[in-house]
Amino acid sequence: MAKKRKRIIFHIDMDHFFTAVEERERPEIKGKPVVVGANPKEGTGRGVVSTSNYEARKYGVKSGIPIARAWRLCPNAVYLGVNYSLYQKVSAQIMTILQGYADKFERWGLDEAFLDVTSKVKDFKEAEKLACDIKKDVYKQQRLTCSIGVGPNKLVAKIGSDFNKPDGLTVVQSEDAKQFLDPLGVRKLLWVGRKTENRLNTMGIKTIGDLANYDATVLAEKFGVAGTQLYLMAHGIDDSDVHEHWERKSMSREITFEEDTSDSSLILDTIDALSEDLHQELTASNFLFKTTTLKIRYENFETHTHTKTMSFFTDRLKDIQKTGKELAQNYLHPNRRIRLIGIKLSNLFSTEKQTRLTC
DNA sequence: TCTGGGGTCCTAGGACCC
DNA sequence: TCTGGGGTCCTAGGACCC
Repeated sequence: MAKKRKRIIFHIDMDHFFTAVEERERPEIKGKPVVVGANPKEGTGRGVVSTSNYEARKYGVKSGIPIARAWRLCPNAVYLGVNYSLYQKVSAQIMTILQGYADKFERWGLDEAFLDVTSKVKDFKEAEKLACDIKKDVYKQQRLTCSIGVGPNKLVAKIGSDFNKPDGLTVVQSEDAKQFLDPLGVRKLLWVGRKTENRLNTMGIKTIGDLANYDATVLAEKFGVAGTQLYLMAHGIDDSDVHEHWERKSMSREITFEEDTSDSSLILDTIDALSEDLHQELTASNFLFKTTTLKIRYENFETHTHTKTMSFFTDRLKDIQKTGKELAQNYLHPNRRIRLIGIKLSNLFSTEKQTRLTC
């Protein structure tokens, strides 16, 4: 049997994408701290920072922090709402450029992508040259910079793209992967968030090197399947493929009220509105659904979901609205104020695909 | 630190079927 | 009606990603 060629994978991450696009569209804000996210309302706004540029990051304004806090940290920044459709349009153009360079291509959100370029280059030297070409091409066509990680798998490539930002390029060959990963914090690993990081830290595991030296059996015992995965990742092992085809599993809409409310007619009207929005997307993308999930978040952030699966597939608006309101009944209390309400449709069935199959 | 909105995947218990 | 084991589907909650 022919030996399988070692893969060469790129991870491409657009630099502070939302604010970068805004800066490109509005030259007058270039060089100023820019924050894209919820309306700060002079420090009383709800919601969080979606993206901030590097000038704003100097003040501690980074993704995910409450917008009110961002305002306190940097009141002089340019605050902009999230212009999602613009970013989607630019994203699509960028993805088209990137796709042209790859054997296999996988989009990751609006501003990241994995490329399998194994057949396009003969070694890491050529891969580095190709990555440079891609960066130049993206900048030439879009006036936007990106950071690229080149590695033997998705894991190393992803960590690589984050290693030197913005406008960076990091190449890590298999034989150097261990040395590259060992000193990094465990949080850099994919799927290690705040909770897992804390658990690992209390076990005395701070760096990826610590994790690699830990007893694999104990990790499996404590974290189940994820523990084995953690151990393999710490050793730079990741056999996962660059997935070309992505199938949508759910679609959802949710909204945080400007003010917490126990007004049931407002809540039910909101369910109607969210349903209409969902219904539009559902029919536009030719899906039927079977399962509806209602999400409620009370003012104290306590969050509940309630699900109902129907015995048939449907795309009727009234099915979404009726089920949504039915599921909400248990949560409507005159003395409990609600912060957020959301609806999710899952168990999707694509009628488009079905048509193709029967042709 | 008073915490958005759009997703995916995993776990664990229970129902139900053979 | 004491009652095994495997498989699948459903539900609620949670961790994580961008």
